[in-house]
Amino acid sequence: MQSRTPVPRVAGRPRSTAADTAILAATREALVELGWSKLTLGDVATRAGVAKTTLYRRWAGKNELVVDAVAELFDELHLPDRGTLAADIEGVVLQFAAILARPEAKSGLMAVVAESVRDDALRDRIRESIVDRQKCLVVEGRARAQARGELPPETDPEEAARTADLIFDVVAGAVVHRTLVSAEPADEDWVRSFTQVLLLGLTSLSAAQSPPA
Amino acid sequence: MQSRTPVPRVAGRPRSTAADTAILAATREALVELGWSKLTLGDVATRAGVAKTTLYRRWAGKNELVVDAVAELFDELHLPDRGTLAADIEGVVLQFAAILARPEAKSGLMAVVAESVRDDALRDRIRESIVDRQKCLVVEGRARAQARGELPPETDPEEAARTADLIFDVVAGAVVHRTLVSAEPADEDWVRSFTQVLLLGLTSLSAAQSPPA
DNA sequence: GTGGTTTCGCTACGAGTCGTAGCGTAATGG
DNA sequence: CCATTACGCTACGACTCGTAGCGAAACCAC
Repeated sequence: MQSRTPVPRVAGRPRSTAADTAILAATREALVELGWSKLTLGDVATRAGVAKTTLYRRWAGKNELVVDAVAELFDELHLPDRGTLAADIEGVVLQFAAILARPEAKSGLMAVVAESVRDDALRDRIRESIVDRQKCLVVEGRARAQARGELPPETDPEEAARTADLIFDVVAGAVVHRTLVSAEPADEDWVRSFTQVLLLGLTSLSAAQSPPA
Repeated sequence: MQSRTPVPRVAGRPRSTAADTAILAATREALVELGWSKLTLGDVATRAGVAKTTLYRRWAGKNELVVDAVAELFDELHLPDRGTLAADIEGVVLQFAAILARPEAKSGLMAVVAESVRDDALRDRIRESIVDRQKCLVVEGRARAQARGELPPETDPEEAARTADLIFDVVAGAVVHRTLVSAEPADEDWVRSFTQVLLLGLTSLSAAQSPPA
């Protein structure tokens, strides 16, 4: 937790930040045109206008590179404040769906998730740079709804964490499955229906767990 | 739609069915040991005790082979009749979770789904041999619940189809996301919580759509 | 300036995989 | 017996991988 880049830490030629952005952009471009399996690091290097060795100095391989390239797509994900929990959920789910609709996200995200099954370090990298940021939105949205009085406050913090995990898996999983497996758009109508089911389930669950005295 | 294998359609040596089963089993074994990316067709051929050319005569490539190998895992998926909709859902979701917990399913399934983003024929193959069979369980389970009176009968068949698709994406997506992305087991506790939320959402939705006169 | 350090672009390399072709042999049906 | 198809085996060119070596460039401390 020290100031970021107080001085380029050590002597020597600094790494070109322009090369970083060019490489990540070239990676997304190659994902769109070629898809995951036909994407080669040599091709990405050519597109980015850098040498292949430069690429290998910064990333261990295809997996890590694509994770970073895809993670940038999720930077635009923010929790809107539309006044009601239902509207907030619809808004953030639509944002998530819009990102997943992009071909570079479709091609890259599931591929690295599949790879992460046998690579713990990769899984941690995905979790840190992509998943955890999404999960924060769930927690934040619930806190906001509780402040509004739409949801009862949590009693057991452990139970609260489990519920947040459950919601996150349901939301992210449903959108991903709709987009990639069913291969149909998660448009406004779908998101509205989905939000309705989820919200009714959650409120009914809260009512069942803490019945009115 | 003609009888299957009335007689080996044409003259010549028939294909060895033993080779088929050996190859698919070897593919799953290689998926467990090596994962998707390091699985090579030459290695699978060696494990199965067949020549590499035999493999290429039957499958166009790695994608198609793995789809068939993984599809067999879902043969054991059946809808139990436990008396209530909640119990039925819990049962089938637990079965689905058990299959997804196997390393060959984790390694293979998401990888071919990722590939199917850029390969329409592969997507159709996945849908036909894996996805559609699962979706049938949703429709069947709902029909059974309606027969029991747990769910109101459908009025609009188009709306019914949309709802079935939604349920399917929610169920399959949530289990997949829990298993692969969150990397935590979809055990009985989790399935029970998930089923509760889903079921409360669905029944509340039905009540809202067709309010009691 | 000068020296030390790190990055960069470039070329080249062995290793491994891919998908196919060719050949002789085995198993079926007419 | 003969035509036809599948099989095992070997070999092959094409491609990608990840690394090593080189000289030049960019930065810092002195």
